[in-house]
Amino acid sequence: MSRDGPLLPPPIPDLESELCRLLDQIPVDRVTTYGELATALGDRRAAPWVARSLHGRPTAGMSMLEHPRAWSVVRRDGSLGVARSPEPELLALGYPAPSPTNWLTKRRWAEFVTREPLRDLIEWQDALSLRDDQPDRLGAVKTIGGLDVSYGTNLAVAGLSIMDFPSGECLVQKTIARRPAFPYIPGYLSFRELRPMLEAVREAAAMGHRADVWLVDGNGRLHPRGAGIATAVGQMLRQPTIGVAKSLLCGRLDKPDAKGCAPILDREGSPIGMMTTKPGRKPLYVSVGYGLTLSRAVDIVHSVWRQHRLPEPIRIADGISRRRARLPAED
DNA sequence: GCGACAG
DNA sequence: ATCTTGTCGC
Ligand SMILES: [Mg+2]
Repeated sequence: MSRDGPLLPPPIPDLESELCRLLDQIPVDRVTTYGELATALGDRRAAPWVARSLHGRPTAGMSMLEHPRAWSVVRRDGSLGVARSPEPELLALGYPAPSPTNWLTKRRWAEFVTREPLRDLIEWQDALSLRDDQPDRLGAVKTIGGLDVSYGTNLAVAGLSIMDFPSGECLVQKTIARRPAFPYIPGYLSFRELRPMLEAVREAAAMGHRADVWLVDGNGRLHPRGAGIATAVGQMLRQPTIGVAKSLLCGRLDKPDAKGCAPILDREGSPIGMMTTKPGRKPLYVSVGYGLTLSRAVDIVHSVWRQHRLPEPIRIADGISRRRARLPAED
């Protein structure tokens, strides 16, 4: 009996059809809010995604969800977004008299029957969560990998690089293209990018290429549930990983040291990451993914952080994945 | 109740 | 993340 926790990615729910099943339930003379729909999906933090899906600008990579009840969703204060004028169906229900807020109070409905699919994903992350400091299962580092994902129209391209250390020679470059299976929602990045990353790693491994430690574009322990994508990659591979993010997802900055580096603390005051910086460079947010200590992670990032914004293995992965994602023939 | 929000 | 040209500055 294994007590090592899950080693497989979870089943990925089709969030768009889950959202449609919720919209189907709204009585014809009632309306709901983006936040209520997100809550019914399992996490109110998905509200911006709901809003973009129903009424967002048709940007590249994101299709607008066409549903006959899309008009039945408004903001929690009763207002509509910018660039949205009241649909005929809303006007037929008297919107917005006497005021949007007042009108919403009378029409609001949220008695959804739902499995809350995001809750399953939360549970999966909770099972991976790094409650304690990781033991250092990393010996001498001879190779450092980088993982990133770029996007085109209905296309996700994972990029992988492996650099020899300390020479800096790039030993491996690989990309794989897939269909995006899940949207970007803060806190749920792993369900969008984990699969492509793992498949790239496995293809490289099948050709005899491996890395001692992987730098993952995103966070590890620096995550609302202590289990970002770097943790997911590390736990699935049972290999040391480091999360490297370009902006802060959560946590609060402690006092910076003389070099401008600052620990990142959770609500209890425990360190969950480190903001690192170099003169004239935007900071990076480093966290443990799996299998090493935070100070070791920071040392490794600094050892491959040269003149560019990103540490070299991730910069290469970013470059090759982006180039392929923009290739017209890939559509 | 408000705001914050990796890629 | 992506859509997008030139431009300001080390
Ligand atoms: Mg990325």
